[in-house]
Amino acid sequence: MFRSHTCGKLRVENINTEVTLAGWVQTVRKFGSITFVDLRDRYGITQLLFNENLNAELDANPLGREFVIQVKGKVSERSNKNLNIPTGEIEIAVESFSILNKSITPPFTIQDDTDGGDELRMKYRFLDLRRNAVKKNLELRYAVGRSARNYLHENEFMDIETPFLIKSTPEGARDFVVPSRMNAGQFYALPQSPQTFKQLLMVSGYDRYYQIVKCFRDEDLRADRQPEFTQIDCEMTFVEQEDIIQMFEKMIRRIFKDVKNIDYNEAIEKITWEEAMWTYGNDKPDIRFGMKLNNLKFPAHTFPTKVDISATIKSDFAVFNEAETVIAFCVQNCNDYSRKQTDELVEWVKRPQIGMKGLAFIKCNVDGTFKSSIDKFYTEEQLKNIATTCHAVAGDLILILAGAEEKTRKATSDLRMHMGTTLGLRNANDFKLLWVVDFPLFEYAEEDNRWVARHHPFTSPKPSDINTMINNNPKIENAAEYLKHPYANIKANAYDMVLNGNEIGGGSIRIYQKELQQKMFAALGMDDAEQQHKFGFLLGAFEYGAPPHGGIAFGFDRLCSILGGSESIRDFIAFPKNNSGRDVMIDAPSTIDNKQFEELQIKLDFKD
RNA sequence: GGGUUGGUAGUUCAGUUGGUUAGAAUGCUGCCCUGUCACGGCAGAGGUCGCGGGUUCGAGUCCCGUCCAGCCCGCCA
Repeated sequence: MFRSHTCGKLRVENINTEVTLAGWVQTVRKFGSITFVDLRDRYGITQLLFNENLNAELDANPLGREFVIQVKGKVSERSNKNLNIPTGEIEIAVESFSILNKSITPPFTIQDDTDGGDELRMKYRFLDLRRNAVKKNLELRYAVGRSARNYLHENEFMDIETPFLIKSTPEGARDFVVPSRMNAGQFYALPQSPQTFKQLLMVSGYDRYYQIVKCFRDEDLRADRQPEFTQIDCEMTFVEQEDIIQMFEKMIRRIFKDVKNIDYNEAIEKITWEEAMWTYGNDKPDIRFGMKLNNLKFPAHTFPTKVDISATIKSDFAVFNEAETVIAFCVQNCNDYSRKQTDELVEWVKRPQIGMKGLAFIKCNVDGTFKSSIDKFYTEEQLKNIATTCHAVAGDLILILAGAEEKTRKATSDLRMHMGTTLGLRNANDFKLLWVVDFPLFEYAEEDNRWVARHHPFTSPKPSDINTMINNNPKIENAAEYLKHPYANIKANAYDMVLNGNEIGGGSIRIYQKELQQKMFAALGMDDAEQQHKFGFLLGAFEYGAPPHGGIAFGFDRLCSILGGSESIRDFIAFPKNNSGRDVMIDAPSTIDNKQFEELQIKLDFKD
């Protein structure tokens, strides 16, 4: 053995023990004839004391940062203690040492507050991983995974592996494809999720399955999106929506307890998709703060159950009159915003990413009067009405956006989040869970004038909507009025779990009858031959006693990053890819040898 | 595909209106130092200002193009 203890282990009770330690040199502090060295490993830092009789040997074998060394010596009490670290009361009086391996000077400091930038840290990720800050994130990730596994194991879930080399089905995200040498001209796809396999496992009778599994999607990246990512993928047989919700609420509460020692005992609110869009402009709202949206004018066909109150804003103001939608929300205690601050908000919504033409505001003065950017179109009485509608009181600021429905709703949602962040209402240590349910089953795809599955094609409609689906022709005769098609109102038996404005999990009760599945594929524009080609195996399996089933998948990386208080999932992945999908450490992707192309019988044909 | 911010010493950054030898901190090297733990002191080395082109007497600075990186929109069932 190279060591008797780790560098985080020794305490005052070990004084006078003879020990052997091994680790990396964090720092060398030389004081004339004595030298201090901080020795680091995964478990901590232990100070080494080299006294004067080792000077000759140190001069002959000088130590540098990140050298790997082994020391033998006696644990002794420090004369000056450092209570900032667990081992700070002791040090090792070194009797002998050996250099196991040298290191060249690292390109950045291996410290909690490193001087290295992101790019360099990624290139030398193996050094970055030595840092405490990164190590803590990977430890948190391990803890989340362990907690989930323990919970699922205790509840009879069985971990079953599914293949990575599967069949491409260009529905949904773009597939990563892998050429097959033995089947020239044919390709595997890497799974976007093990969806069909876990359903087949249900058909096989493995009634509770889970897998913490890699999934692959060839789409553009973000701070919270990687081309390969990990899901906690789960499926259950003989369940309804509420069974899944109960089971996995408990799992999340367990993870909060195990990982963060948080007793998340409060009830987790359920909100319908329509209500979420109406109230927050968003299907994954952050409900840690209010600022609920007030729809002053909206297209009734989008939210048929809501009441139009556009009379509130009746005036000569062309912008509001011509807008499809007018949405306002109230920011508490911000009526003292300066001209500069309101101008900044106007500029913020005019950025290309938001793309609004402007922003109206009403300041509710403490004396009960109003000051507004739309003063000349509205009387004091009307402004007061709008304020009342927005639940604003004296001292508040009302922000109003107007324009096309979808764009305006999204912009208002973005502005609400922006205000939440600006006002410090989005604390990374506050956690608020939410279920969003009753999503539309279909979405309208304008370019093809057809329906696409909002969740995925295996999601079943709400039981009450099954007849609507079966008894109507999915074909859209009048593109302009697609919202009047019966399919537009079919709700999915699906649910998303939202944490602090992030979708951390989503699932559905699946279709398990062959006929309904065929109807679904047909609704998505697949004829019988195409259905058979792409999903014949699934339709076939449904003929042999497929049980009712459903499931859910959690975004493991994202869940970890939120629990760790970070916006970026890269911090929680040992070897992540950069914005362009590159691994800058191993320099992948890369070209391959001509021999490999020949074996695969593939020729490149670059466009320009 | 689009928007936006950045690229200067090993590293993190500053660099004014276009004008002398491009700076600081940290790291590195050497010397000094017996209680440090962000040790301290002194000295030193270290630069293709991302790359290419242009404007100019003169470009790190202005213009055009391009590459790389970060964030966002589109996209992501």
